Amino acid sequence: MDALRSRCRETGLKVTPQRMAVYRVLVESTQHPSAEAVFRQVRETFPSISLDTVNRTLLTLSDLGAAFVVEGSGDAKRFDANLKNHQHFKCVKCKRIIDFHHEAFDSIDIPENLTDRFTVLKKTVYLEGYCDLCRARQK
Amino acid sequence: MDALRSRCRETGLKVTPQRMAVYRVLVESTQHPSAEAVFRQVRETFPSISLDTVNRTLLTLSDLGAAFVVEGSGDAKRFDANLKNHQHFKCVKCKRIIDFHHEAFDSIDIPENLTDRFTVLKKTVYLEGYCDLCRARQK
DNA sequence: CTCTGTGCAAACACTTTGCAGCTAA
DNA sequence: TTAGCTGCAAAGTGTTTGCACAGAG
Repeated sequence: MDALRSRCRETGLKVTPQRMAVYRVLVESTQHPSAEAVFRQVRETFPSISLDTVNRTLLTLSDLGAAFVVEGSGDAKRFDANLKNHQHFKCVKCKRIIDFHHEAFDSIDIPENLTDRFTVLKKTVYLEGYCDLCRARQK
Repeated sequence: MDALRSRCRETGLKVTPQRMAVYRVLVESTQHPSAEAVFRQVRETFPSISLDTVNRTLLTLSDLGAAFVVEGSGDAKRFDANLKNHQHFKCVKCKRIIDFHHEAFDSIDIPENLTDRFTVLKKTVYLEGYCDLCRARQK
């Protein structure tokens, strides 16, 4: 909680009760909640907050690096018919998804305590960051 | 193309020109297109097709295992404030996201030809399949 | 006092659903 | 012939934007 407070001060963002309330709920949750879920939870202690604020705050927290959007959630569905082993790099700026293939990633081993509990249909290495084009554009 | 044709016959699905057209576009694309993008492309050779059909066809292809959904679920964004190293398993049935932590996955090495081109902000191993609860429910 | 943040409402983007007519098998 | 598929329209879900007021710094 204090970490966020100082992070805001550094960045010139205001420390508002709404922001704190949203952050508290998110930190205390282990459920990877949607904005809607955070909203319901926050409203119990902060009835006047709006869903928009929760949405905006969650995005702000992501920008700060205090939280992140779970890979594979949100945005429009994207399809792929390439069934060969490959991995994806996604540019957080332009949303472009770039295939790459690194042999070592094809054969990663999943621990037994997972395969015991779950039926794993797909395993992949996922990277996120700035692509070459966006990196050039920024500086 | 023929693979799909026989896959359909096996499963009792009809081989319609729309299905073939959508599949052709998807196979020929290396862009991980959205339904909208596939639609625009298909319409060039099949002007009467509707976006709904493209959407439904893409989902059918996923069910068949002839394609799959990458990055973006069309559902709500999910947030996570857990900054400690961990990985995600997502149940494709109930959409639950389950954290796990496997030491070996923390230290995967990204090949140099990638770090040269891209700024990698996040790297993780991502698993998908059926969770314990859904697996029990199905059988 | 100033300028960011908030709440509200409307707009927007994407997906899903219901239904009537069509078509592959 | 008939079960499944398509196209259309409407509704549903989630996100974004514009604006006036409130509150943190």
